[in-house]
Amino acid sequence: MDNAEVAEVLQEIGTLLEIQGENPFKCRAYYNAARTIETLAENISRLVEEKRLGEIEGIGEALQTKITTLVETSHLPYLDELKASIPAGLPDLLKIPGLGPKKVKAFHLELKISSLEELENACKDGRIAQLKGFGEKTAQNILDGIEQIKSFQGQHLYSDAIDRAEEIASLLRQHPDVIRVSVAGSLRRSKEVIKDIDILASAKDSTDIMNAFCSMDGATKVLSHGTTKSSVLLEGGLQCDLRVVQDSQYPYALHHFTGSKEHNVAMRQLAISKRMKMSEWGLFQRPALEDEGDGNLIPCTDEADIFDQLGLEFIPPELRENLGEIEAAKEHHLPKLVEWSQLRGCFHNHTTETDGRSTFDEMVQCAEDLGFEYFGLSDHSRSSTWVNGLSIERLLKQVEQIRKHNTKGGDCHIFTGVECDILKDGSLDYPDEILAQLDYVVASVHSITGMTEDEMTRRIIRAIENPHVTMLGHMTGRLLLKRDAYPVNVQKIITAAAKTGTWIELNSNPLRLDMDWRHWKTAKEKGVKCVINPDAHHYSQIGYVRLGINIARKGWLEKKDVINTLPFVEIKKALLDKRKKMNR
DNA sequence: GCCGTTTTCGGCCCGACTGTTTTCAGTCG
Repeated sequence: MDNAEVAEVLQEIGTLLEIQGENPFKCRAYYNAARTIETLAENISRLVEEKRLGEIEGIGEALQTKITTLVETSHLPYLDELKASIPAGLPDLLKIPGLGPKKVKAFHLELKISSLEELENACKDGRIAQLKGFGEKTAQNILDGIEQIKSFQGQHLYSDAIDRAEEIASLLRQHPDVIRVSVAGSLRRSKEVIKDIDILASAKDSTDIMNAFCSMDGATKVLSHGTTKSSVLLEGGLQCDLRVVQDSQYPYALHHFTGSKEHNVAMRQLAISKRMKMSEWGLFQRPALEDEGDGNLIPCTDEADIFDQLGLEFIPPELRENLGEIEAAKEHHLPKLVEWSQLRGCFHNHTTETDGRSTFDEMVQCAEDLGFEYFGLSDHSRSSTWVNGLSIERLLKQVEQIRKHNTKGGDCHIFTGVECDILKDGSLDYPDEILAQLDYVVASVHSITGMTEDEMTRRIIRAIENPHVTMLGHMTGRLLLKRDAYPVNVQKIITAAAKTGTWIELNSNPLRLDMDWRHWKTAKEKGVKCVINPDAHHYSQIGYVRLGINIARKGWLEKKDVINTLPFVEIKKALLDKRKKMNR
């Protein structure tokens, strides 16, 4: 059993205990242990083997015993007992925003509710509203929540699917009958949320490949098994489709199955205008007369040939959304998209001083290992008490620690910063004279998100009008497939950021990817700089910036648009200029 | 459940918001 699996079991125990009404601190002990183990650098089975579990903070005797049993037998009787005592559908109810263990327990005790469906019915027929302590509004909120959950069903995060997809593609690549393989579909286009994994392969004969695909490890159910298309369900409910074509058809099929649908439609229209016909099977010269069949195939060896035949520059998969890419490709004006290797550092990172799980030294070491020229530390500000936000004294102490670290030299310069809460009225969480002592400030909203769009927009704009604010963190607060963005007028904020010279963050946490890629083209046109940040709470998360790069590419961003592609000397100047511009 | 120069019990994160009821419990971040 690996760390992630152990963590999952502990997490599940925590949830079940909460529903049982256990001591909240006991539940938290399980959650904390799960989080610690999930992000542990060492292999958990090794720690068990060497009897070193007790060295981990937050894992006492009881947890040591349970984890040992779990690792040694891949099984935990305690979990079985817990599960048996609670209806299987109850934990699902906790996913509804606004519902915690107490309410879920009340529904079960008072109304014998034990599934989403039963809860939905109870809301609709008025039983929830009649319950003591509940009312019409609660019932409606629950119904809205259930609706939201339903809309998220069958969708998956890009980050949850991409590794699995690459694994399957590489497995297929090893098959002797396979000629070419690629991940296609929305994954290839770097969409933040996807419905399924699409893989395309070419081969002379597909029979054996399809057999191997349908019986591979991790395929829990075969949905269809044919010679050109097969589908399986993977663990976790993700569907994976494999299409196999002749190698001569591969470029056309790859373009077709990469999509998007909207891009394909526009491409086919373009083909028609050039007396051609385009489909998943090929690009054809249209015959003079309609009844002369498909016409002659225009041979293409790869996707670039197809674009070339249509008089277009090669369009990178990320841009294929029919949002102007075809027009730009016609004029050879496509952006030269930013690349991972061009990133020189990043700014939004946490340490154990607040809610990070890696120490200052661990974070810095990882930044150096990644080859960064600079790295910014920005722990939470004092209002964020639930994550042990920094008092002024602790903040200044951290600044001192960083300055001292930098005097040692080293390849990676550490910038002093803070992730400063934007308070309800748009003011910041520290006085200006404190903020002035930092190299930079990330301003973010973390609380009181139930405002109107107007109020929230004004609040954020007021915050970025403070000359000490360098960048705006996770603009909309969304958590993909979990929580919608709070209402905010993105266009107005982009305009304000352009005016004040404030950088906008592209938060690379796989759940956030905020600001959304759909807005970056506008931001870029208005001259707003993007800063790609990992929002790392553990050193292993600094690498999230790679995902951020994918999204930046999807947002048409080039090297010049992403400020943290600047080398150290220039970024240092940019940080100073930012303040100067505002103080002018 | 964990932890301990408060050392074997008692504290562990707390302020704001929501929906309810009319003073507060539950949830969230």
